[in-house]
Order: sequence, then structure tokens, then C-alpha cells
Amino acid sequence: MADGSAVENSGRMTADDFNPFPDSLEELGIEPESQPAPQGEDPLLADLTPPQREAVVFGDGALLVLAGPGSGKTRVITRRIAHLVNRGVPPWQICAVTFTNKAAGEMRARVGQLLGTAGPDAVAPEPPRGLIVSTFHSLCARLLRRHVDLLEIPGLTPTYAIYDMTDQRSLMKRIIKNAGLETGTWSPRNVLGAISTAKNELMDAKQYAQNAGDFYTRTIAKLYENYERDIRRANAVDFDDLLMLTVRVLATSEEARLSVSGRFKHLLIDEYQDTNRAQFVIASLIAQREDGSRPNICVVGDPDQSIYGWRGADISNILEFEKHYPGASVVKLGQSFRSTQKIIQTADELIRHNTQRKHKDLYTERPEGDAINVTHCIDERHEAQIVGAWLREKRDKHDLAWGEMAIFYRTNALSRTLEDEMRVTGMPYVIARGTAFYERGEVKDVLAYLRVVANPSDDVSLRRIVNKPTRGVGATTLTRIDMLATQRGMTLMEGLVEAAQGKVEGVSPRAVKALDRFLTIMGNWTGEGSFMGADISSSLSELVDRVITESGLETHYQKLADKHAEAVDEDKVENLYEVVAGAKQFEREYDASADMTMDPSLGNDEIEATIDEAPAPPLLAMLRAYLESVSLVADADAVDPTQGAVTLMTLHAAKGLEFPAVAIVGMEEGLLPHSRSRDSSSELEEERRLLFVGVTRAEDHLLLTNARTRTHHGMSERTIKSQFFDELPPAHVEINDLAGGWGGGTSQSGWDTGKAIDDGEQRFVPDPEFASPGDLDADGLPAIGTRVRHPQFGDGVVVAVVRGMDAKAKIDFGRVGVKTLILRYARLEFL
DNA sequence: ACCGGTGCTCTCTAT
DNA sequence: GAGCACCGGT
Repeated sequence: MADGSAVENSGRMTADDFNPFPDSLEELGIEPESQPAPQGEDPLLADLTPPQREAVVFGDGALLVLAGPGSGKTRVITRRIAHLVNRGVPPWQICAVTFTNKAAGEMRARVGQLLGTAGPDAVAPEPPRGLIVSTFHSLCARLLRRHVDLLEIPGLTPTYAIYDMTDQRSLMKRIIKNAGLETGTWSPRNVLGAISTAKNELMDAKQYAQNAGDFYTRTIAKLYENYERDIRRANAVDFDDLLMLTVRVLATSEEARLSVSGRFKHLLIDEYQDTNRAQFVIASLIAQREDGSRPNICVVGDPDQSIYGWRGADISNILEFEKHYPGASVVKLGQSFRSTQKIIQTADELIRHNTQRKHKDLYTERPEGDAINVTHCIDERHEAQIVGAWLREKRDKHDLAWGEMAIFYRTNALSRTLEDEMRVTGMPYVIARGTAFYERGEVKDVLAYLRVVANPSDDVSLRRIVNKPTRGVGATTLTRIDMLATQRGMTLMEGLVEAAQGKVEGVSPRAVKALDRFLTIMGNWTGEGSFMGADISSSLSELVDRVITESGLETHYQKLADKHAEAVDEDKVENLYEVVAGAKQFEREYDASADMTMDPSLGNDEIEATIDEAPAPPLLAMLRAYLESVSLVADADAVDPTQGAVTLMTLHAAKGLEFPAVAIVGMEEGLLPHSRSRDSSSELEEERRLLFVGVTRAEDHLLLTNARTRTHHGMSERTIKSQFFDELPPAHVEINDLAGGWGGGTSQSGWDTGKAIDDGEQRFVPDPEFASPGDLDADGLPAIGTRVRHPQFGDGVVVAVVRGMDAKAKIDFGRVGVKTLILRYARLEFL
């Protein structure tokens, strides 16, 4: 990768965790682990510390590994898997669960390497066939696909779609409106949040309704019921359903549970501190032994790195593991092989400020290392420049590659300024946002077509494409059909079929014709539903290719590009073909056996046979598997240190990774800790753990920055530096104040600038360096803190500025309050 | 039915 | 600063 080019890392998911093995492990950025072992000693154990070794060789039963950051937990899991296989456990009886597809892929590659007897010029050894290394959601999607019929939920079949947040919102929005409620007071986001929490605690709509007392929860209960009704009618499940319905399958069907628990004799779970109630139950049900013997369950995690409480993660799963599994053994790994002493001690000092925690000693034998660099910056652009300069210095002076550095932030919105800076200065960068590619409109269009092909009931996808490209089926037509369909309890697709036959009143002849054409195209792809028609594509990528051309999407986007002649529109056409390419790659890498062996009717011999030679899957099965893998792509899957670029990502996505140099930006009250955690000490502690995770990703160099003013809501606002700065050990920190001092303490909560100004705190006294009278910037806008006089409101202070055509300033006029004025019109006098 | 413009709202993390 | 609902012109 040449300097100056930004890498667009789509993180396009291929055959998810099937077998995308690279030619060499170095390509994946994985260091070969095996080292020459002393004669006679097991090479799997040779370079391990005593506690690591204990965890690897631990026999049957329950094992909890409490692993501090950088203590080699991935190493322990992979060695343990390899050790089990060497001990004679058939690989297909082992199931390991990780947090991301990426982590699963790497773990599988490492196990393959450990077990391979490859000589110097042999190709990279493959992991043992049949070994399952997967994420909870992938595993559940696959299990559910095989067993869903056992649930006997009307409308839910193995071709179900997986609805992401956008799909859910669009569905919920319609439900709220249909219920006669305002989407303002009842925001889809909040309603779905409540439903998600309920599902994570395994509470279905009925149970939720039974517990609903007040008006608010009763309304949510009603919406929950309607949501369930509609998502089932669409033959779809959401992310939480994948877990909840898997629990239901395993809990209600003896056959399903026995087929899973009978197969997986060893269960290993990574990042156990982030499991929720549903995941805990799934693990218990899989691990449960029929003969009453002790479950072979090995969980690895670190309570101090629990950062998904907001998503239902229940830290007591790991804290009370010994209670759940009496007689469980515990191994503690406290020694870090990753970070320098200063970084470890800084992280340790920080996390000690959490009161709700069991202390764990962290230590390292690595060198003392550099001091942690804390730099206070003027604004976010300055901050981006500082980070850029710091990274460049790391490359020049410490000989680091771009791929060995990363920038973390609390919210995705912060990436923009950093991107701009890196583009301008020609520093190669990658944003770890695996879902980004699939969030593009044109890509969603193609996928929506494919989803409807696989599952005609998929209401949300059908609405998206029925008139895209425009074919004369407008809002009026659709409303008519929708009303009829709802009345008769049909799916929207069934309504369209009626309408195309001219059976729906109020649908114009023109629209009837358009619908007929639309349905004919769809029918051609699916072989009229049989998926085996004469005119049907034989391969997945061929189908995708046909969908793009025959739907009219290609022409539509090509016309757009011709009309505007802009790169953005050209990209859209390119992206359509990228989907075809992705499908082709999926085809090549898809291992059907992983799906086939989930069949509960298979005996051990049959599983072995299927693993050895899985039959080619029919097109529909292939399409399902492809859509499923696409739905389950995670942002962190896009992390690839071999791309020769600096990686930008959220602190959440950084979990489990490590880099020689790490910069964490936006260390401000309201951002880190986030404003939403202000009123809750447990949430504040989670914010602290989030920073702890970020800090402990660093091997050698760490930079922490904040900006004195930051653009927020399109407004430039004054900030307060993060209270976490005060929790770092001064001896290890080197402070670099480039923002000209910070008036006032950090203990005040005052993220809202307007409110804070009203309390007259000293910190808002304009800094002379920035608020010198009449001080205007390059855009002719007053700096924050500038004193102004208004003929009507009197004297005031600029507290925020909005750039753009109609530049506005938020001005605090004391008694009169804070006003937002359009600078062009405001009769302002600068003092 | 479609398209472009304007004005409004809400703004975290993510499988 | 983006996504959206709404409105008026074609």
C-alpha cells in the first residue's frame, strides 16, 4: 500500500467462519507460535508459563480462566484445543465460541498450525476438519436453521431472514404508526431497546405483557406483541431472536438438545465476561451431560474488560461461574506479555478506581517503557494533527509500520476529522467498520432482491425494492395493496400477486402491468418458487449477476453515474459488481459440511462421513448461507494489520486486539465517559473499563488526547477534559498542554455548554488566547468565548458556532439566556 | 408518480 | 451534519 491512499476496507464477509485460510499465517499477521522444544517435551507446552500450562492440560470438568489483558488467553485456548485433539478427542466434538468472525478465523488458523506437521516448504496446515470455531450468533443461526421447525411458530421456516437494526427500525416505525402512536414520543429506537432487553433476558411478548404494570410498559408490551406478529409474518428473526429462539429450541426439544450436547463434548468460550443471560443458558444446555458426568466447559475472560452491559451482558456469569459449576477449577493469568510496565501500571491504577470489582494483580516482565503521552489539544482538527504527527514520529523513530498503529475513539462520529487529516497528509488508514459496505444503499438494494428471492415473505426487503428502480408502483398503489393484505392476513407479496392479476380495487391498470412485470422477473430467478426451474441460475454468483442486470438496478445506477459524472456515483456501479465478486468468493470458500452436520438425525459415523465429503448444497441453501454470513458481519471483522495502514476504530471494536502504538482521542466528559453514563455509577465504571480496554491494547506507545472545543451537532462547543485523566499515575504520564490551560476542575458535570455557562463557573471565563476581542477565524466566525454586544439582548459570550452557509452562533446573554443567532443577520458588535 | 428543495430532529457503543 | 418528512413544481 502506497502512502497517501486511504484503504477502503469494506470487510466484506466471505464464507464467514468456514475456511478462508490464507497462504501463510504471516499474511494474517499471526506470529508462528511453535518454538523448538526440548527433547521429549510436548511442544504445545514448551513455551508456556505454569498457569497457562495448567489451563491447557486441564482434564475434564469446568474450568474458569481469569485472564488479564495480554496474558495469552488466545494462546491458552488454541493450545487447549490442539491438546484435546492430540489426546484423541475427535475435532468435531469440540466447539469454541469467540466474539467475532475474525477472531474465530484466526483461532482456527492457529489450531491448524499447531497441529500441522508441515515442513519448511509445506503449505499452511489446515485446521482439523469438523472443528467448530464460531461466534454465538453464527452458531445459533446455524442451529436454528436446522431445528426451527420444531418450534412450530407459524410463519417461521428455515428460509428466515435475519433483520438488522435498520430492518427492525423500519418495521417498528410502521407498527408504531399503525398503533396510532407518535414516533416522536415512542421512538422506534427506544421501543426496540426495551424489546431487546426483554429478549436477552429470555422474556417473550406474553411474559412481558404479564409483567407490565404502568402505561409505559403496557404500551411497550403491545408494541412488542405487534412486532413479534409482524416479524414472524415476514418469516424473519432479529439478532436477539437468534439467541432466544435457540434457547427455546434446546430447552423444549429433547431431540435438538441431545443432538447438540451429544455432539459437542468440549465447549470453550472466549470473552465470557460479555455473555448475556441467553448466551449463558445456551452454553449450559450445550455443556449439560446426559450421564450426569461433569460438563466439559472452559470459559476465558476478564471482568475488568466487560464493556457490553448495555447490550445485556451479565458480568455475574463470569463472577459466579464457580457457583454455576460446583467444583470448577480456576486459573488466573495476571502476567502481561504485551504491554510495558508503565502501560500496565497505568491501566492498573485506572481500573482500581472501580469499586464494584474483584482486584487482580497485573504485572509484566517487559521493560519499563516510555511514559504515557497525554496531550491537550485546541480543537478536534488540532487533535487530529497531533495524532498524525505522533504516529509519524513512531514510524520514523521507532521503525513501526503503519499497520502496527491504531487510533481508538468512543463514537464513530469522531472518525471523520481523523480521516480528513490522514487523507490530507497522505497517511494510509483503514476504518474498521465491517458493516460499512453492506450499509450502502446500492448494496442494500441488491441484497434486498436476494432476500426476497430466498424469502418472499420478507416484507421490509420487498418494500425497499418493489419500486426500485422506479417502475410505477407508487405509495398510493402500495397502500391499497397493504390494506388488503393486512385485512386478509396475507403477506405483502401475496397481496402483490393478487394485485398483478387485477384483483385489487383501486390499483391502476398501469400499476397492474408494472407489478406483473416485477413478479415475472422474480419468478424467473426462483423458478417460480421451486428453485429448480428450467431457466434458473446454477450458481450463487450467477444469480446475483442476473439480479443486478435483470432488476434494472445496474441500468439505474449507471444512468445516475452518466448524469452526474461524479466519482461517488461511479462507485455505486462498482459496488454492485463487488457484491457479485463477494458471492463468487463465498461460493469458493463455503464448506457445506458445517451446516449439514448440524442435522440432528445424523449419527457419529454419518457426521464423520459428511465432514469428509459434503454434497454440493442446492442453490437455495447456498443463498441462505450467504445472506446469513452477510447479516452477521461485525465491524471488528474488518481489522487487518497486514494492510499497511493505520487502523481507526471504536474502543468497543478494539477488544481482543493489540498494537505497538495506540492513540485514544476524545478524552472528554460526555464522550469518555459518555454523557449517557452520567447518572449511573455502574455505567461510569463500564466507561472506565472501556478506557482500560483501550489502554491495555498498547504494547509500547500510548497517546491520550482531548480537544478543548469540539464540533458536536454541527456546533463547535467547549468541552471539559475527562475525569479519567485524574486517575492516571502522574509518575508514568507526561502532560503536553497545547490548549493554553484548562480553567476549572473536571469534577463538574457540564457537558451542555449552555447550562454550564449559566452557573457562572470559572472555567467558562474566556481564555485570552482564544477569545481576544474581535478575534475572527478564517471563515469570519468569532471564536468561542468572544464577547459580543447585541442591541436588544445586551452583552453576551459566544459559546458555540455553527459553520456553513448560514453560520450561526450560540450566544449566552446572561439573564436573557442563550440565543442562537444567524451571524449574517444579527446586529452584533464584537467587543 | 417523481424529483428536488427546505426545514426539522436527533445524534453511543454493536452481534 | 445526516436522515427524514413535507411541499411544490413538472
